[in-house]
Amino acid sequence: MERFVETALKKSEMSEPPFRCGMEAVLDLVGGKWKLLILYHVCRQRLRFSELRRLIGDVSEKMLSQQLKEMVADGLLQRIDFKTVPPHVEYEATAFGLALGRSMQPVCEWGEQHMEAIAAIAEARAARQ
Amino acid sequence: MERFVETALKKSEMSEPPFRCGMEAVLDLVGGKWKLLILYHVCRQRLRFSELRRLIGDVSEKMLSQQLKEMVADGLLQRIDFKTVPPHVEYEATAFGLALGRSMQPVCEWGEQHMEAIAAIAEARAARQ
DNA sequence: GACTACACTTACAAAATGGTAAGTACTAGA
DNA sequence: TCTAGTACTTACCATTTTGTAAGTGTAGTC
Repeated sequence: MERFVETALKKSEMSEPPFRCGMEAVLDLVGGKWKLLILYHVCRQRLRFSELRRLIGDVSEKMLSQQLKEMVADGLLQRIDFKTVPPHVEYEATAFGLALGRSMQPVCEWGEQHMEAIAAIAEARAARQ
Repeated sequence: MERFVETALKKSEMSEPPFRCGMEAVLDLVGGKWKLLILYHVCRQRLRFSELRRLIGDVSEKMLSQQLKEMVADGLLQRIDFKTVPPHVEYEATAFGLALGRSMQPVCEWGEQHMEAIAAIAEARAARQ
């Protein structure tokens, strides 16, 4: 098949059904390594940049800043700038982000309930490699 | 600080609290690009390798095989080999995997309900870059 | 006067992730 | 005989993601 035909096919595929199921759509929005975690924390309370950084623990400032920027642009979070010096900024979930966060509630609970098992699985996985 | 002190500190940090919240634990388990999608499909019905590949659409065989192997080893899925030639293999969710999958139900539903909005957001994001 | 904290940004490097194409061993169907 | 399909694996390379370290400007604290 020629290249331009392939391209056209791909385009028509993209413009009609962007996602095959709800999960794909959600993953597009919060599929990164940190976004779900950020959303989780911000849904519980408004947070400053440095508070978020401490809560998550091992994100670099670069990553946090990058992901926050995207999440604000995507309408999941709101950035509240107090315009002071030194700077004071808070992040809050929008209604949209909050709804997603709430739908994650059962997942979080499952994770908490099985935390020990998951820790054991993670150890076994590490030992495998 | 000397290196061996750092190492010891890291180890003690690791052995006590592996995860700070349920979400971190879940992400450890299904944090890859495809695992949630695989879990979603397999929770709905037993699936053969090629069926899964067709359902997801743009995974390569390599990735699918890799992720399936990990998910089986992690106890999320069960691999059922019919030991025929040509090969016939099916994947089924374990009770553990099924429970996680079920906790994802609200997330999927939210994704389906907001699919159009998310598609628009994705377009806007692409246009930004 | 040095230090810390705030919320970032930038350049560069490393690591993880992903894709492509080929190959395996065998069979059923055209 | 040729092709397609089954469920993968492997080697190689490209891309994407992530981390590290340093820097920015200001102000309050020791």
